[in-house]
Formats: sequence, C-alpha cells, structure tokens
Amino acid sequence: MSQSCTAPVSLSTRLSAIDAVALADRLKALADPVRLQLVSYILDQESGEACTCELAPLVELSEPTVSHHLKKLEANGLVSKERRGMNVYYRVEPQAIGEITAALNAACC
Amino acid sequence: MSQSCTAPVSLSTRLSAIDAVALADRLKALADPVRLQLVSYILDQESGEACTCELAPLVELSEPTVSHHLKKLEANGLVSKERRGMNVYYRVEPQAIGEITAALNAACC
DNA sequence: CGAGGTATTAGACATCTGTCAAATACCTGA
DNA sequence: TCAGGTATTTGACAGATGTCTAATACCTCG
Repeated sequence: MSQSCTAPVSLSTRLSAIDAVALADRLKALADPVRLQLVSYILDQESGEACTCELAPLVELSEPTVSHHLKKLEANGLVSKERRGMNVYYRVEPQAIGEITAALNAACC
Repeated sequence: MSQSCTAPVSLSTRLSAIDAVALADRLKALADPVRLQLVSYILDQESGEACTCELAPLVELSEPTVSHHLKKLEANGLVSKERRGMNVYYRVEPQAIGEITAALNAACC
C-alpha cells in the first residue's frame, strides 16, 4: 500500500494517480446500495456481527450474491469474517472506514 | 431527496433501501480515480477553481471524457460550475463532501 | 458576421459490475 | 461416514460505466 510509510492520503493535497486508484477502490467497495445496507445492518447489531444467512433475506438477494458483496467488502478491508460452526460471521472494521473519511474530511473542514 | 426533512443519513443506523441508493450514488460519483484527481486538483488551487482546459491535460484524457466526469460530479452536487468568458470554471462543494463523511463517520467514531 | 478557441453532447464500443442458478466446499450431528 | 444445513465459487448474462471521435454549442474578437 502506498500509504504504509507516507503521510495519510487526503483529498486536500493533490492526489497521485496511484493514491487516487487506491482510494477509489475503497470508495467503490462502499459505493453500492446493497453493501451500504449490509454494513449498516452489521453495525446496528448488538453483537456487532451478522452471518450470511441473516443478511441474504435482509437485502432480498440470493446468498451467492450477498457472498459476492461481502467478499468485495472484505477484499478492501471494510469487514472481517470469522467462521464459527456452520456459519460465517462478519464484522465491520471501523478503522478502514475511518481512513476513508479522514481522506475526504480534509476536503470539507 | 429523502433527507430534506429527516435526520441526516448515517451508516450507524440501519439504512433504508432508499437512503442506501442515495448515499451510494454520491459515493459512486466520488469513487473513480479520475474524479478524485480532479477534485483534489481543484481543491489544491489557490483560487479554489479550475477550468476544463487545464483539467484534461492533468489527467491525460480527452476533453469530452473530462467533461463527462465533471458532469457526474456536478449532477451529484460535489462541484459547481460557472461560465466566465470562453471557459467554464469548476469548484468543489465542501458541504456535499461533508455530508458524505458525516454519514460514514458515524460508523467509525 | 465569421473565424477560432473552449466546452459539451451524441453515438459507438470495450470493459466492469451485479445478479442468478448450478456446482462445490465446509461443518455438525446422527 | 454420510445427510443436511450453511457458505462460497463458477460460469453466464444483462446493464452500467469509462473512453474515444465526430458533431454541435457557446463565446470573443477582428
């Protein structure tokens, strides 16, 4: 990752093409109505987690489709997963979202 | 818009399908490397604005393509434009970006 | 008014994305 | 070990997105 040993990426200083791609990738992972609903549902749970089987009915899509969305979120570090027994439980990674908002925040405050 | 007379949309309370679509649309407008570079370049200008003719060479794309990206940003309220003479000048709308970060912030802090 | 510069629109095309059904993998308990 | 429930992968397909060229619109100055 380009920001591992540099200043945090921020919209308020000119983004290099490479940083722009990296930030765009994470924004894209979030920029889907289904994935936003998944994330907000997980965040809203007492336990802070939810499994695929409860998420699929929530968004009224097939399990493979939900699995696909969760995979995209995970690939971008926005959620983590843990298998426990038959189910797989997903949690949101607040730090990843924090990094995105930090990058954008510089543009507005 | 669904938030015109309701509480601000936030990731930390369960998003309705409608709010999810609205937030996703604005995130999508930002979730592109070219558009991120355009926004960061405009923000970095002393004047706070830039015209199409300087933005096209910046991202090494044709003017129609840049125009298309600017249109998408404008359609989502992220930039505004003003024609002055032959040129059209774009500025970032910080409030729009602020609304996006506010919605996400609730998820991380 | 017309020439020339700047910007956008229209149309075409390749690629990416979201979705599903079918197949496969993973796990538990009989 | 295998039957049955949960999850993911694969392969296919429609629709969205990003890009270009060509055409059009907008504006200024001789």
